[in-house]
Amino acid sequence: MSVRDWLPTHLQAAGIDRVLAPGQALFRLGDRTAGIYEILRGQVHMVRVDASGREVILHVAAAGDIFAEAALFSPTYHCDAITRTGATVRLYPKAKVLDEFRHNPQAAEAFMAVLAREIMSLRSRLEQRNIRSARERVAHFLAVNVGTDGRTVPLRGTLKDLAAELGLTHEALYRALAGLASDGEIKRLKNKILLRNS
Amino acid sequence: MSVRDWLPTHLQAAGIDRVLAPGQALFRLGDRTAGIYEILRGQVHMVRVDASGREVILHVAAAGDIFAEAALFSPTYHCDAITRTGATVRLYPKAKVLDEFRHNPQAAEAFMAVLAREIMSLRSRLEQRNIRSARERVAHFLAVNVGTDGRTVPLRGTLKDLAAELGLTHEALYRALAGLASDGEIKRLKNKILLRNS
DNA sequence: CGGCGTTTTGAGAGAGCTCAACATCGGTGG
DNA sequence: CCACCGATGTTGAGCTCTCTCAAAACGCCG
Repeated sequence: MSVRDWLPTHLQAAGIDRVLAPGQALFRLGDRTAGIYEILRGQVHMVRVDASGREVILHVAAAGDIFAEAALFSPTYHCDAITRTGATVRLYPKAKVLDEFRHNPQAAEAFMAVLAREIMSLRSRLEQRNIRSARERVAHFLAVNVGTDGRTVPLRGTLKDLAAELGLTHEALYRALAGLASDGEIKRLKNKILLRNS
Repeated sequence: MSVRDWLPTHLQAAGIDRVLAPGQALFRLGDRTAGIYEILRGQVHMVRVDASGREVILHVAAAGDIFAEAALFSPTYHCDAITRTGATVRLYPKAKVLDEFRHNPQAAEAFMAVLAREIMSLRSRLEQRNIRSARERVAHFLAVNVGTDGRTVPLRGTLKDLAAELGLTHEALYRALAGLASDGEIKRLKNKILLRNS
């Protein structure tokens, strides 16, 4: 779900791009909130530093993601946002976004819908992590992400990316896929997986 | 964050209670959406049945939770909601809620804030699950849930409940806590944990 | 006191992680 | 066209850590 699908056009135009060098902070805990961000390139880590000085990762946002939504409803940020890889982000200023929502109920509703869907997706991924077995976890992913035809699961990135999303090492994912395939439960094609359990 | 904290009073009054027997379905995939639900008692499982007939758990909502938020923005439900234990739920009718949001931007904003905070919390819990080590995972939980004083972590339910939330067996959690305590990193008190890393 | 659920500790096994080696694919440049 | 290179994909072997099963101590409440 891209910003282009739900954010009103003139708000999209209000986006302010910013290029971050590796290691640079986008914002720090306690900073006044500027708005919500879209990542165009790279990764941004949301981290909090605990009492003993260690970094606690709250979230890693990647290209295409929206993050810091809660900043709209808080005067200050509650964590640091740092990029290790370097990144390009686009800021949608808080005042303009909130003003739009206040005067355009349709826009507000569209945003609520995006948030609600994100929650659904996150809850499902969290439930997935309750499954220990690599094979069963992969099966859960396939069942949840199957297309409307009930048989094909599109694969977006690399298998290594998928392994990270599933919370598995890439080796474990390869073995699980190989096992499912050799048992005839799936068929692997380029950029998609075909379910064979009828 | 209870419904009482953000839902307008007259909408709270519009809530319709419903008692579900064990095994009873609240709604099924494809049903017309009625609204959002609050759980007063028991648990409700959101499940999807895959092509081979197995149930795929998408989420387990417990007492106090709000669920099916996305129903507000969809004509039909996208999964089944079933209770195994029996449950009491309260329905806030879709039409009334949406109508309120359209005419009361403050209410809409409050709902967006609730959704945004839920997303933050879910992302953080998901990141937590990326940590393999029981001890480190517990440390992550403590760091994220530390109070404003930076030293005490309140414990809501039993340790068994906490173990489930952390995705650990209760034995693993006990051992991790015992290890942290014996190393002087934490001090265990009744219903709270004191961090000692200065 | 007796019963039940939580908390705690012990021992063993299994599954995924780690480390390692190799194959494969796509792009680059000579 | 082919050699090279890096990243992805794949398979193997051993190890560690959590899970599982088991048993006992503890606290709470009727």
